[in-house]
Amino acid sequence: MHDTLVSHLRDMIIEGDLSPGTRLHEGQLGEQLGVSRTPLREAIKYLASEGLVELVPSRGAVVKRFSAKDVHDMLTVLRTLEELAGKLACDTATDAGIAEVRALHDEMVRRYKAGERLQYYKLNQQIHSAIVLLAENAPLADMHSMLQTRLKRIRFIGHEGPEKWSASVAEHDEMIIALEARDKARLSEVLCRHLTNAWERVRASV
Amino acid sequence: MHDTLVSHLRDMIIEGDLSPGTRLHEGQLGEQLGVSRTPLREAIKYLASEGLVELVPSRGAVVKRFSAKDVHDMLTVLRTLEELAGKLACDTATDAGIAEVRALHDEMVRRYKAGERLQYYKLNQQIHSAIVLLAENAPLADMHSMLQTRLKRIRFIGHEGPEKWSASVAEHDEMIIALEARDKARLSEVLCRHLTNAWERVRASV
DNA sequence: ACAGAAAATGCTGCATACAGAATACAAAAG
DNA sequence: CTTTTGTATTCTGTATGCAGCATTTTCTGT
Repeated sequence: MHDTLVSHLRDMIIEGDLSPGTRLHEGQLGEQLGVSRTPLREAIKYLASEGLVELVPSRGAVVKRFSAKDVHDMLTVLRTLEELAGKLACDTATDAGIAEVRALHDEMVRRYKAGERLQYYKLNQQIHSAIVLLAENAPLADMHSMLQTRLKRIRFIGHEGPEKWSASVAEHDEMIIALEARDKARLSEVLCRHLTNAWERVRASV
Repeated sequence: MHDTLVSHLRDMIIEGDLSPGTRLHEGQLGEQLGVSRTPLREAIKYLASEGLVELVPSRGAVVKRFSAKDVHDMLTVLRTLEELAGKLACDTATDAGIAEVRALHDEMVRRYKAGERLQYYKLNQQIHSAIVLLAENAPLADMHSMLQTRLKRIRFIGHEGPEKWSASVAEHDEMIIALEARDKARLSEVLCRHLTNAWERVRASV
């Protein structure tokens, strides 16, 4: 149950049901979710350690608010982590693993052409996560997923224009090609560029 | 109180009072620390998100056990993060900030010459943290401190020989010089080498 | 004597109850 | 009219009680 509760709260924060700065009322929120305060408190503490909420002593928890610098800083770290993941993945990944990423990529391109923004967005995230998983480095995956979770909220809000969108797809194309060639240098270079551009794309909305 | 409890448990895990694989008995441990189960449970959940303990459904929490690969993986990520921190710090750090690191470094060398291993070790960690802080990137500092905390337990156990010790000090010397020169490339190169060697140094003890 | 099953013990997980602290509101004084 | 102080309400923080599950031990049957 703990896991489901944590996931539920995470989703509520990411999807904006709990907007930044909102105080997490234990009584009210617990009743709303149909659980007692005890497990709810534990879940909140967990999320606090993940950096999604902030604990204010004797005043409870509030949904953390991110400044533009925070987002930039997160993307900087994310970029570095993904560059590393890319390099490692070129060595450690199995052909089957790479094929799976390719499948995700093709599916994503289909969604892009169909204009299904939400599905595209989710597959996009999945691809990045998948590449990190190919590196077979658990701590790396942990850190990456933490940052990605924190950023999800931002990207959910940030609605990029179509011209930026196509550029992003083009970069993804390069990525998958570099990965299939197991070209470390090229893959990490593309990832670096991709995430540097990602900042430009979301910049306006923060 | 929450913070002090979390810190206390962290220290107990790092210092080996709670060795890997140990089950965290809520009743017993709570009585030992003089607190009730409720705040203790919350602290444990917090530490679970930090990756120090593992939650087993309906069987409580156990202190996480790290394999040699885990340690290697952590050091790989740590290396990447510190390389990034070094590069950023060369740009963002104030002269006063660099001077503080220099002071820590000099103090560390004194402790090294005096053979005070524990103090040396703590200052060593402090220096790495200080450099990361100079980068003024909160998420980066978060990730770094998490990994460093997880590794503390290992390094606490790993007693390196004196010949490796002096090599480490020499690398630190290079580090501080590169930092004072604000030489990005050199600093990140030294940090990379330093942490690659760190793996060799602790390799035997895991 | 050994194996299987059932009961008992001990632990986690959840709910609830109680105490302390902070805040908001109201009333009185300057 | 504004400010300050006192009180009441609400929410956090902690403790305790109860139910469910896992493990271990014991009892019974072969």
